[in-house]
Amino acid sequence: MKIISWNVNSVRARINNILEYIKQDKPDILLIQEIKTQDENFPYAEFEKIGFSSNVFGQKSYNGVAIVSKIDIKNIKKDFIKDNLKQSRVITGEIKFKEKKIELINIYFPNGNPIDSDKYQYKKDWLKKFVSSIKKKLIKNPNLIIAGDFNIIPEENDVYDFKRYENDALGKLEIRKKFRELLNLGFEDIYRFKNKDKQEFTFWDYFAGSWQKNYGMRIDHFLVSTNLIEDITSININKKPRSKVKPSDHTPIELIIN
DNA sequence: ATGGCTGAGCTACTCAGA
Repeated sequence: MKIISWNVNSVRARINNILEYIKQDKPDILLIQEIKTQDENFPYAEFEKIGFSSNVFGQKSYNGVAIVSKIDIKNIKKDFIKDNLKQSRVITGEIKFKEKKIELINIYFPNGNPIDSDKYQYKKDWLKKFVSSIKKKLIKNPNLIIAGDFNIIPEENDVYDFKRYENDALGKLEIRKKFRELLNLGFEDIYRFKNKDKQEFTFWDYFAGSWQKNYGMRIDHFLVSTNLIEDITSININKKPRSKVKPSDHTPIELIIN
């Protein structure tokens, strides 16, 4: 089974790219972020036509997450944390896998820039709440997969020039510590688990030729709870969609679980 | 390089992204 995570930067602007990606790379479940639309304007029909049903937690203009899947997803929830600003950033659902019940937690963490603004405080509050919700969830279910756009550069090697991000909301130590705290609850950053020193990115800015120069960063992640590690076959960052015409600034990461 | 480029909402321009 192939589960992918992708910040699509508007599902409506990206629909053709997404359909093309599905046709080519055949994911079973898509965890998408930044859909930038309300539920009623989500392109349900386009996905239905190719056999995918959608569970959507939308928002006008900004944010928004969805689970688009060929497989039946049970127990969809949109209240994983209490968001002070009522932004749509987490959608969860359950799948049956062997004898395990896996909970998929699809997330779009706040960006947090600039760091001297209330946006940064919102990110910190948000992360704190998220970590504490995961801690509780893990007691009830040891089979968790957290995937999405974390807006966190885990380590210095995860960005083309760390110096430029050490005082940024994506790279500040206190934010990276929060990421480690999450891992320490009992997760592996599965890309890093499978690739010890390799440098690959999941995001490249639109401007200044960042893609062409490979000025990128790794901020989209799959965190897999300890109990599921042995079931993970592979993790892959698929750069193809970022090279297309009218791309998202993020590219998909693909998890295979068998 | 606190910019430049893209998308939404709207229809000129701001907000947000990372």
